[in-house]
Amino acid sequence: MRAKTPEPGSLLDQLAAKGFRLTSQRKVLVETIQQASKHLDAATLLSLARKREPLINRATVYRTLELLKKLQLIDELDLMHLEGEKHFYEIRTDRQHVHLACCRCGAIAEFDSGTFDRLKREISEQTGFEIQVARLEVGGRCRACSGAARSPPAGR
Amino acid sequence: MRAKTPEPGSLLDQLAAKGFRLTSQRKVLVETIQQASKHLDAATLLSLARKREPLINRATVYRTLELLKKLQLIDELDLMHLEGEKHFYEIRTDRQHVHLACCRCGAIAEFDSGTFDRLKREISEQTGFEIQVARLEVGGRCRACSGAARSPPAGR
DNA sequence: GACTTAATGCAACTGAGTCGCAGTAAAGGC
DNA sequence: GCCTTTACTGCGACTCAGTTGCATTAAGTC
Repeated sequence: MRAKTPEPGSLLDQLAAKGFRLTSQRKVLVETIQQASKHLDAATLLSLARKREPLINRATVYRTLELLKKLQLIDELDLMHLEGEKHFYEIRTDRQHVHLACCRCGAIAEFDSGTFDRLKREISEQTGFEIQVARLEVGGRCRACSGAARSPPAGR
Repeated sequence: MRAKTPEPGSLLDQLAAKGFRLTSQRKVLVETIQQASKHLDAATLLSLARKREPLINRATVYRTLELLKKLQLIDELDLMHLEGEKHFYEIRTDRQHVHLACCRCGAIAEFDSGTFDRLKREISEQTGFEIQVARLEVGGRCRACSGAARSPPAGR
């Protein structure tokens, strides 16, 4: 069984189609992002990727993220800077969603809404702005933490 | 003429009402933010503030911004990281707005829409999330740059 | 298999933001 | 107006995410 040709339409396939080399590092990084159960920051991505490709370098991670971002294959998130200034990444899907960051427990929820799409359409139509990325992040308290009003907090 | 008591309802007044000291540094910083014609980052705020209070320190700027942010008197923006990782600040107003960042010319436009408010209400109602800050940032091309398709770019 | 050059590893660097501590000056009481 | 308390500031060293220049390596092509 040969694993040379990536799945048609996959991120790796799209990279190859645009003439970028499919290095072992890029494969590992892309697959790690795809398999992640939550949003990864650069440092976490690096350490996860190193489990498969131990010699992979930090600079390569940043350069790969930069590339995927430029090609709009991934989205960069701040998640309201709840844990420092690092950025988080997720595979871009058709439907963009809102990120809800609870500043008490640190939970990140996602919210998908037609109103968000409508708002984006409204922006383009009314201002002539050609939208490439739209990032809506909300900070506050999730339902659980909102109920548990003044108990000891967990996040910063 | 005495300038001791700040305008009722002003940022300085709100600080004083909450028991925070009105130091000369805080006054200068708050006034500088209020008088700014555009969004300021910490370094720019510092250099502007130094024109009036030459010995003001960088740490004080960060601590003051932190305080104003915590009290929800200002909002922190990323402006899509068009010029590095720094943050920008603006006085919080009743009506929150969308920031449109042109990745070609670097222009920042603001967009005010009832749909944004509706979306926020929808989020709270459907998820039980108690919203404290909502930041919607859009990256792409402003009308002018969108028209001038492939001319030499200005920003990064 | 050899060639070309895109991509990587390395290591030093940048720049925003933080922190502990000693000194200073607001606010309140007299 | 002066004194006291302590919140706040300045300082300087530090942290940590992200960047860069350059020598080396390996993906894609012939």
